Amino acid sequence: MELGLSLGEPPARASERFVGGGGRPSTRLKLGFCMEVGVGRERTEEEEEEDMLRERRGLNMEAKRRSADPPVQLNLLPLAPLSRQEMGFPWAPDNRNLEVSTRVLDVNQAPSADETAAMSSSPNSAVSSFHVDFAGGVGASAAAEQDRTSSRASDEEDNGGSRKKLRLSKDQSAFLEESFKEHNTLNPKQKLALAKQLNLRPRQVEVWFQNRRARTKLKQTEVDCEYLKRCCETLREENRRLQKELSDLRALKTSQPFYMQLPATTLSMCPSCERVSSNSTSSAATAGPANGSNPPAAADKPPSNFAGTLFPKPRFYPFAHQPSAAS
DNA sequence: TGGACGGCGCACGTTACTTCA
DNA sequence: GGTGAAGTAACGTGCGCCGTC
Repeated sequence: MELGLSLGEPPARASERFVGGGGRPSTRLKLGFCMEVGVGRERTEEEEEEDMLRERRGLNMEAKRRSADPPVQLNLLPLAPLSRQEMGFPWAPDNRNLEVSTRVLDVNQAPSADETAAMSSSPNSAVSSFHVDFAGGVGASAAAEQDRTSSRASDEEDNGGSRKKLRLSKDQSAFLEESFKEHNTLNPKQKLALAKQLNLRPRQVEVWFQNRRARTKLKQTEVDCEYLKRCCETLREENRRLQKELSDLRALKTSQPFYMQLPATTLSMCPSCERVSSNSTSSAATAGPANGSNPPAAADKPPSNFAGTLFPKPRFYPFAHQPSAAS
């Protein structure tokens, strides 16, 4: 005897499977406790997926036979629901506050015709059901192992067949988004619990997180690119402004050479001794430095009358302050 | 103790499929 | 209803990390 246990919220389309869940899917998160009971030998997840593939191709008579013998779906109200901490997910909704279906089905009671039809209409019914071996149970390590094996097994079996792709429901996506906000990576335990909760395969949760990280990175790259473009534009503008200011100053210098010929005293500060000294710019402009260093280009020198006017503080011009003069 | 090896998760690029205008 | 674009689930591959031998 095999029990297919699916914890969590039914997908939007599959929400009709739940008793009383017909009509519009509620935007409010509803975590159900869905259990499928089948009679027969234990079937593996690989077989389930194979059935689904065959059913898609219309080849699986056994699957049809089985669907004619529908599993019983249970919506159970847990007696002692786990808190989100107990579940290991601080971001998981607290089960104590969950709205759950209050209708409880007897395991031994067959579903009504409506319920049967609703149950068998789920596109995820074959793919998403999470099976728990009640004889062995699913411990942490066993769960992780099952995760690995099922993941690899599904990888292997998918290699030959066509690619299965199913759309996640809005609620599933929303829950995954919430999870991603808390942790953008998952450890195996979290992955498995999340898969259980969402009625997905761990591989699907893993892939979803990988793709989500990729999307986040892509978006961040776009944002960064926009930011850098704006920075570049700002710097370009600043460069233009400075170039213009420089040309204005040069123009001013050539149009008013008067300032340059003044024997005015300029204030220069020695950075080492911080003494302000006064000297003549005319001699500094014409005569070379006493210490033999290369004289600066004329354009690099600020006009003498700018000292103390345009420049708020006395600036140090190495070419204007000779050690001999300072001493 | 260091290297070989295998398992695993992740990033990245790609493909295949779905949805929508 | 057909079609192209966009979104995204799923896949393949390479790489790094870690535990084991």
